[in-house]
Formats: sequence, structure tokens, C-alpha cells
Amino acid sequence: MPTLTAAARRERERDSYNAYLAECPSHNLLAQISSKWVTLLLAALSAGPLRYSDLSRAIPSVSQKMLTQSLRTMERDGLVVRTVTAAVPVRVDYELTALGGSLVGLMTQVKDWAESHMDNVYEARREYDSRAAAEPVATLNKRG
Amino acid sequence: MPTLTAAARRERERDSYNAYLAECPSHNLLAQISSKWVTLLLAALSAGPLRYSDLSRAIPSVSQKMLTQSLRTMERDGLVVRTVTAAVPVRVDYELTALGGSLVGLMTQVKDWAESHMDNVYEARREYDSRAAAEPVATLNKRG
DNA sequence: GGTGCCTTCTTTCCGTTGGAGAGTAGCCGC
DNA sequence: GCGGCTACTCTCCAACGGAAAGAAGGCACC
Repeated sequence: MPTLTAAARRERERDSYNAYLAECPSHNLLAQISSKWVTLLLAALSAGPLRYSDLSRAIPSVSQKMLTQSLRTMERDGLVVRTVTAAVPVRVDYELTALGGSLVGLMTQVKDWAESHMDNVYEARREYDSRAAAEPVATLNKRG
Repeated sequence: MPTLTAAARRERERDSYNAYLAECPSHNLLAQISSKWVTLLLAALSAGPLRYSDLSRAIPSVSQKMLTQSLRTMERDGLVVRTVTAAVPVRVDYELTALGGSLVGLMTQVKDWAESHMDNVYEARREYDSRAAAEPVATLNKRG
């Protein structure tokens, strides 16, 4: 287990990819993980493997289509493993991989950020909206 | 500056919001920050304020429409401040707020994750695609 | 003094994505 | 053999995203 080597390699790899550029594959990868469904699915799977129906219940807001689609993409990208058990009705379990595990902490923090800073955002929106209503049309108000 | 109080309040707030539910406002907030443009814009602004044209150059992949639209949403949500200077051609600067600053570290890590784990994802995709090509049609293969 | 250029958007067109809800497949119990 | 269960899959339509042209406001050039 070359821990230092792996870290050094990751650093070198980060230098060779640039998510700012559309033609860089890391841009596309960033777009895929920057999805609310990926964030919520990773957070839900952080506690351990779950079945399709478990995930559906854990995340009531996701449609079956998006649930399947997101899980497929995540499986292809190596974030989750899909295990089919040919039981009475077929049973499918989803579990984080090591790669998924390296991302789950980050995405859980993103979800937590959204939940814990909701009130700050509310206040900012209220302020913005009242400011926008006060200014008639002109956008050229310097507010320093 | 009630640091402890603010942290305790954030924790309480996180408990009262649940991003898993579509009707919860934090779900919508998560959807907004889970955008590649928000991630890239925060990362670009982490080093300091930038003008509209600077951002456009820093992130060549973003269209003007999405740049403006994303910045407006981020401004409304209190992540950035927009400062208009009535100069020769009008000059607009964007800068992180304290709230934006509390998110920027996280989102920079997400961007870095995408860049540093690109090769792992590539390998996973190659493996997935070859497996998919090998399996004729049946999805019911238990691979464990 | 009109043409052109600069920045920062705004609008339009249209292809892609996402959500709601119904349909499908395989199997078992009744 | 009919309904019910799980895990999808399909269809329809609305919303989002990208490309490119337009717009406002002002100076500079000739």
C-alpha cells in the first residue's frame, strides 16, 4: 500500500487535468458529481449498503428514472457497486466503493452545508429581493 | 462574535432542514450549489475578487448567459458581492462574502477531487464498459 | 459627428435534461 | 391465472443549457 506514492500521483494527476476547460475530461466528471442526486445518494449510502427501494424511501424526492440513471452513472464511474441477488423478487444492493468512499465525506459536508446555512441564505435572499424592489430599473448603483 | 453560539445554531438548523425532501428549502439550495458552474466560480474567486471578463477568461467553458445567471443566483443567495464601478466601460467586480467563504474550501476540494481521481474513474469506466460488452443482454448476473 | 469598439449583460433559438406517471418482466402465493 | 412484489423502462412535456446575435452607454478615432 504505497500511501505516499498514491498521494503524490494524485497531486500530479490534478495538475494534468483542468476542470475549467470544457474539453478536459475532469470538467465532465465534475459536472457528474455536481448533481444533487449524486450528493444525496452518496450521503444516503455513507451508512452502509442499501437496496434500490431503500434508497427510494431514504430520498423521497428522487424519481425512479433519476434514481436508476444516477446509480448507473455512479456505478460506471466506480463510485458504487451494484449487486444483484436472484431472490424471490429480485434484490439489488448498492454499496460505496473505495473511490466512492473517498468522495462521500466531502459530499456529506456539502449537504450539511446546505442544511446548516439555509437561514443565512434566506436572509441574503430577502435582502437581495428588497434591494431589487427598491431600485427602480437602473442597475448602475454603486453600493459601497 | 458568538462563535460557539453560531456553531450550535448551525447544528440546530441542520437538524430542522432535510435536503432529502423536495419540499424542504435546503433541497433547492443543495441543487443550486450542486452545479458545476457554482463550483468553478467559487474556486476561481477563492484567490480574490475578479471582474466579469476575468471570470470569463478563467473559466473558458462557461457561456456568458450561464456566467451571468450563476453569478446572479450566487449573489442572491449571499455567496458573492457584485460591485459596479461606473468607469470608462462599466466595470463589475465579484467577490466572495463570508458565507461564500464558508463554502469555497469545500467546493475547491470537490473540484480537486474530480481532477485528482480522473484516472481512477477512467479505469472504472473502462472496466464497466468491457463488462457491459461481455454480458450479452442479461442484467441478472451476480458478480460477487 | 458618425462609425466602431469596449464591457457587461440580455434575448432568441433549439437541442438536451429532468420529472410525473404509466408500463414491463419475472416470479410467487392464492 | 390474477394480483402483487421489486426493479426498472418508456413516454410525454416542461425546464434548463449552449451558441450566437443584440443592446446600452460612452470614449476614441478621423
